[in-house]
Amino acid sequence: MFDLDNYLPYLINRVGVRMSESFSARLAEFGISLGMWRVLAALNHNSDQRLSDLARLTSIEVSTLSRLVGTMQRKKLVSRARSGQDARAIRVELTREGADLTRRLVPIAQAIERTALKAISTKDAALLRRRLKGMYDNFNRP
Amino acid sequence: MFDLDNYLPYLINRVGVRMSESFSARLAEFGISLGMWRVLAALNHNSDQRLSDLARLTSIEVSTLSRLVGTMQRKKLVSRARSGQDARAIRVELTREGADLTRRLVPIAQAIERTALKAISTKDAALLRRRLKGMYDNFNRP
DNA sequence: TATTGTTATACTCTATAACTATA
DNA sequence: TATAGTTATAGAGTATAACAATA
Repeated sequence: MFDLDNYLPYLINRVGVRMSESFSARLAEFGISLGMWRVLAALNHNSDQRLSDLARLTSIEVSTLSRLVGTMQRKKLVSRARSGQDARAIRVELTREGADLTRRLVPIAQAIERTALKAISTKDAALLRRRLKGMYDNFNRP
Repeated sequence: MFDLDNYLPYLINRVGVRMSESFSARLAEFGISLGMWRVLAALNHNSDQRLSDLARLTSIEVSTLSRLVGTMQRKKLVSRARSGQDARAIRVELTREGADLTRRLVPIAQAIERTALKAISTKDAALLRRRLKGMYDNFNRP
């Protein structure tokens, strides 16, 4: 038999969708999309990344990301420049405005996480994170 | 500070995307999409559902689902009929072919889950499921 | 009046491939 | 030849609203 109620991909998908809806609604007040937040968060984590690194870190497809970064550049949130080491690559960076916006969004992102983790112990939360990382690694691409 | 490496929405999103890519590639061999699998699995779980119930169970938006079910009906995987109790509602059911296809897909779905849970104990897997359900409920809609 | 489902529109994302510019 | 990124196209998703049928 197949028990949907306990099927892990199902459980992960539905919580991901719910959380995205919730977060997107908050981000809309700032005029940005969830994809843009992902780019901001990734650049806040590692400043000055190549586009392909950014794609891996955000789980956003490269061609989608190329256009998304273009939109964010027009909004003055990020800047693009050719890499010195490899003139094929593009280095993407947060602008001052992008960094400021990110700083204002972090508390909202943390509130989403707190909502998710409500009534979950620190220990269980740590286990959850480890398991989610492990699961991700199990699906590593060829 | 904001630690992306341990940010739960990030961890959930990336494993969800990876798993979806992996599963979608397998489903393509059968000529169906991940969304269609979700509909099949939901109907396998509860036969004879209203479209709005199906939308909740699959996390697929109603207007998207309406068209998706139309496509699946043309593929002879599901049938649609007006409800007896409430003539506004549509009852969606698996056809014989839809049920047969679902039966063949279940082992593939289970293989995806096994890959995800590789090297995770039964006990930890059970905890993981409980926590993911709890997180989903924390985001319940108004 | 409210609810269920369908359809239309505009926008976004994915997949794919063609293209450029470098390596 | 291969890689990094851009752009075009088609297909599928979301968001929203208008609509028909029924409650």
